[in-house]
Amino acid sequence: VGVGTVSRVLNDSPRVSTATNTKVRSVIEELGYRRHHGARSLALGRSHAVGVVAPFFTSPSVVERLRGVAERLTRAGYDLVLFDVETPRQRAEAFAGFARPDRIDGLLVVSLPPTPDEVARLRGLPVVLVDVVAGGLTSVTTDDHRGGRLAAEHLLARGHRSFGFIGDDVRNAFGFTSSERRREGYLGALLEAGVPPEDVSEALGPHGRREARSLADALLDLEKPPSAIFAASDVQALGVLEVAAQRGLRVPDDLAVIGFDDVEVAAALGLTTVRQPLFATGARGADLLVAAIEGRPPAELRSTPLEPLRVVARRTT
Amino acid sequence: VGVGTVSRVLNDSPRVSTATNTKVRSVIEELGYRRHHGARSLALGRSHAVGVVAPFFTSPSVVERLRGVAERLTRAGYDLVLFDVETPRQRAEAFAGFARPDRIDGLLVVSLPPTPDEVARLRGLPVVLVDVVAGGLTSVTTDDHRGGRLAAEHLLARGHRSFGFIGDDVRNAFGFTSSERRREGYLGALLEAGVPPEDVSEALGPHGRREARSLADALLDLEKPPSAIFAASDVQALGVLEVAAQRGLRVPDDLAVIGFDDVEVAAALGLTTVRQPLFATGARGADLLVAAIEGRPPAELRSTPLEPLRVVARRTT
DNA sequence: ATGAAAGCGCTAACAT
DNA sequence: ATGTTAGCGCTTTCAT
Repeated sequence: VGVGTVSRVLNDSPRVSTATNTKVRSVIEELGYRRHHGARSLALGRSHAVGVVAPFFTSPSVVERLRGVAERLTRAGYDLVLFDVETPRQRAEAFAGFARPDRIDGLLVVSLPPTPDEVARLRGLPVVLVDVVAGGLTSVTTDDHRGGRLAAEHLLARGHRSFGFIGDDVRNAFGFTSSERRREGYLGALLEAGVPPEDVSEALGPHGRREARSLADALLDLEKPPSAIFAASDVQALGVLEVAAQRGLRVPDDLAVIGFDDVEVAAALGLTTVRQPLFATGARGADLLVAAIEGRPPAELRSTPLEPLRVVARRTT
Repeated sequence: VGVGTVSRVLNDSPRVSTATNTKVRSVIEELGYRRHHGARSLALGRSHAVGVVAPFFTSPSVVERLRGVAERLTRAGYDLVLFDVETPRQRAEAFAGFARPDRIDGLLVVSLPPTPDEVARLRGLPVVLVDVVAGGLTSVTTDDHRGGRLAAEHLLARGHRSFGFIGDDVRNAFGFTSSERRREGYLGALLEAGVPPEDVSEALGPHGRREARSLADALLDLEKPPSAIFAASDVQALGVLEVAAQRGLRVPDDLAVIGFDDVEVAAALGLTTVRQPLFATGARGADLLVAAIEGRPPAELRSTPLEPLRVVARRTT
């Protein structure tokens, strides 16, 4: 019983007789033999692992995307090696030390744009970006600009006349970009609709619920506070809602609030929000990455459209 | 320039002259050489990776634990290979195919108790359980029983006379156990305090916010509905809150609600809850696992106590 | 202090 | 169809 034959059996090679096949398999079963994953990787030159870099602290939208990623990766037979980025430094470490072809077969990055330098260093490693675009890398994004417009149109239809926006600072430490695109769509639609610029205010800052509270306070302390606020994410909308409650503002009568993402808490709170496919973009990103790793054309994957953005109207507008 | 010497340099061996050391290092730098992770693992017989099995769908408490795990694992130089369990079948797959010594150096399991059979199969692989105990494996748990008591005492102190409990079914598909321990503590404290059994009701079912709504409905449809409900997790408490709002019940006047975990949404909603260390238990679990893998004594790690459970009183009680 | 060589467990090319 | 052998890139004896 030669080692080569055993390998062939394990790899379903056609060049093996049915007799020995069953024999080998039964012995394998009997001995409880399992082939060594690492040794196989070394011989094959592929690790069968995919690196995933994601900013966990922005949960729960990132988590929802991760679920999509995990599902597809598992199905395709790849290990998911997670790198959580909570600080700018970790972001850099992820690209410098973690994103190496000898450790992983491919890299999936959520929300964090690599610098041109980092993109260059990634050469040779299949990479897919989710929720962000950079350096010509493959990426999966939703139409954030349009999402912003949808929010504006919804608020306009509700009869609002003064508008606020709360989102991530353009030059934030992590390079988050979706907030900015949503802002542009929102403001663009408002202005096109004839809303005078002085009736549109905005407050930008670091991401987070607590941080959003300060931003909301700033907006509501304005001489002409907005009657409606669009927050670039549900997490931030949550902060706005807190401030409203704290100030005794009735929602939506005194202040309307619309968020973005439609994570579970939005449904629980009755928060009106722009729903985007979270799980699906993660899944799509993973599919594209696996296709790239295995040299398959991504065409078919692109053909199935992602669920379009839409406003889910609930009780806060 | 022999290959052995390079290896020694890379491993900071003392048996290498300062001259060649610097020389080799500079050449390495110049060539941008990186040693192959997988090959190293094969030679060393260790993968430098830790498997983490977790039920993601129970977010956000699991996610918070994962952040703690990720932080420590990264710091200790281990890759975190994630296996998301969303179905009972995936749970079994995780233990059968994923938890193998050739793929990972150790396994960390969150909330999911392995069966005795699975425990047996895990022999030889360092394993640490978080939020669950099983088969004599090392585990990190908080005192759920006491947490239940704390909830009861808090409600009692608020003057309540009829009590409800909402939690996971004892025989749930994943084997979650913390809910049951919380229930026991809660009921025990209530009965000890002289609350007649007929003033204590409970509804058990699958985990989840939507599922919790049905359970809450069941309790509130009772002939003698409770004036206070303890939910075994904040996610479930959220469902109770929804039902209360839907029925026009004022919280906390008509119905008081207390949850468990103190995840971010609890703070955002003003939900009274029993706070437990989430990040810290994940971190502790990771530390213990790394210690076990590296053959270090876990004693010192155990000595620093985890933050004790406590009720965070907010606006729902 | 350094070079040479064996071996980690596997796959794949080559023989038979 | 099956056995044999040469690597995959590293660490680690064993010589020198």
